[in-house]
Amino acid sequence: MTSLDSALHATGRTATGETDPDRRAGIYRNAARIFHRKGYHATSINDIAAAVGLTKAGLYYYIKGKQDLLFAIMSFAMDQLDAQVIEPARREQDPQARLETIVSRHARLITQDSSALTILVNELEGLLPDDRADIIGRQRDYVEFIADTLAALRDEGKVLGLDPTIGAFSLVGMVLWISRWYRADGRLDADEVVAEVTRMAVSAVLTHNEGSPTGKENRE
Amino acid sequence: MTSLDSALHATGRTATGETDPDRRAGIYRNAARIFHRKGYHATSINDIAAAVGLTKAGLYYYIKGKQDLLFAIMSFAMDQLDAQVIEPARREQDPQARLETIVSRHARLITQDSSALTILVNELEGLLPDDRADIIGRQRDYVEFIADTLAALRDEGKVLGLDPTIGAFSLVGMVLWISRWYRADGRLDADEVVAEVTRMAVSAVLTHNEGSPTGKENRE
DNA sequence: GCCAGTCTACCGACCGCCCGGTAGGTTGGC
DNA sequence: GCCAACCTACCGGGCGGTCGGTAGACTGGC
Repeated sequence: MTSLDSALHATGRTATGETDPDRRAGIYRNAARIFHRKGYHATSINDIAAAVGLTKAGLYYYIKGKQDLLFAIMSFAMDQLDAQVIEPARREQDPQARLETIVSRHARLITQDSSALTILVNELEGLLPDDRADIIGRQRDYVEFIADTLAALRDEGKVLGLDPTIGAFSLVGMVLWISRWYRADGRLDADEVVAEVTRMAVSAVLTHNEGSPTGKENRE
Repeated sequence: MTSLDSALHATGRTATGETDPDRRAGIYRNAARIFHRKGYHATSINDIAAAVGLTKAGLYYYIKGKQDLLFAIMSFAMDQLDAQVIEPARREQDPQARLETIVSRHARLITQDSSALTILVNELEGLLPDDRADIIGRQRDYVEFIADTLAALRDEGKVLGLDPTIGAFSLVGMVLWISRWYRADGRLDADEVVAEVTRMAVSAVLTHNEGSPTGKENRE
């Protein structure tokens, strides 16, 4: 049950009592889609209301405000990243396997639905300071998690002389950029893109004058 | 076109000679800075006017409108990319040297001043359709140039099984992302970042069971 | 040496529009 | 009858952009 509605607990409830969770999920999903396409500031509350078949006032029955909507979407995306990328990766003991898990799972998420994940990185400026601090903190944790993984690879001798921070940022940039060029109806299919990007990411950081002795080398 | 900006190149000459080119350059520079920091839509004409010590009406003596301002900045960034990255790379005959030139020069530009180059990729939806088509076309040419370079490397046998398009996009993403995390006053200095990112980019695409036979290996 | 005319470089005031958000209903299913 | 689920109507404000004006520097004619 992956719905944007799960992010609702972050902003609390609206007016009174129980509201239809499906309806609310649809609102968040549509808002994410439109924010993604036009950008947060260029999107009006009316745009979102129209997309879900409501008037502006009707929409406000479900949401607290535009900025809360944005924060809820970004929190949801961050939750997605935690659950689908970070946690699975954390369960991998081997650093290289962990790195591959991070990149391939993150890339996979983006090919599936990039809206919320892209908003997460592009619309930080639209948040209130406290909310922004929250999201930026979680993003920083993610990058540090990757940097730690690269540091572990370095300690294993599989990486030579690479600054883990630069490495982590670079890999993140590579993966996030997918949302800019990947189209589900394009020439390349998602599996291929995920595999290729993962391969590039691993190649980019590994020391490359030996074969990989990991036993985790089942590609190519 | 008229506003395609003799103003931004302004170290001296103006095509028409009607207005002070220094003043105009300052306006574009400030606008780029603020667009970069707050985003195009979140920036008001008043913000820019205030930053250059003018009223809104005074500012309109120099500019045609907000969207023209954006287009001029993005055209300038694209010109910069052409002159500082693409042209120098085109003069390199060896594909690997060419790739290294592209990545390192692009990365270098971003560490020097990322405003215009970042706006170039983040604010496309703020443009009028014709302007957007213009910029997107030039950006596509850039990516194709990189893809062609990767294809040439593949023909040399230095790259195995990599899709040139995915490779090109991934490298671009890696480089562009620098503007998000690099700070001139941070722990890492520009030389280090440029060198490291270039090294990662090359590693990411090269087949990695041999040393580089290019004779172009003058790092580390 | 002076003044009329001209031009650049601005400003205060204003316009119409649309924005996020709200007050106060109305409706329909239980 | 109640309450979730909407609506119409409206508000203050900020937006991009325009208009009419003007201070002051710079000409050229006499």
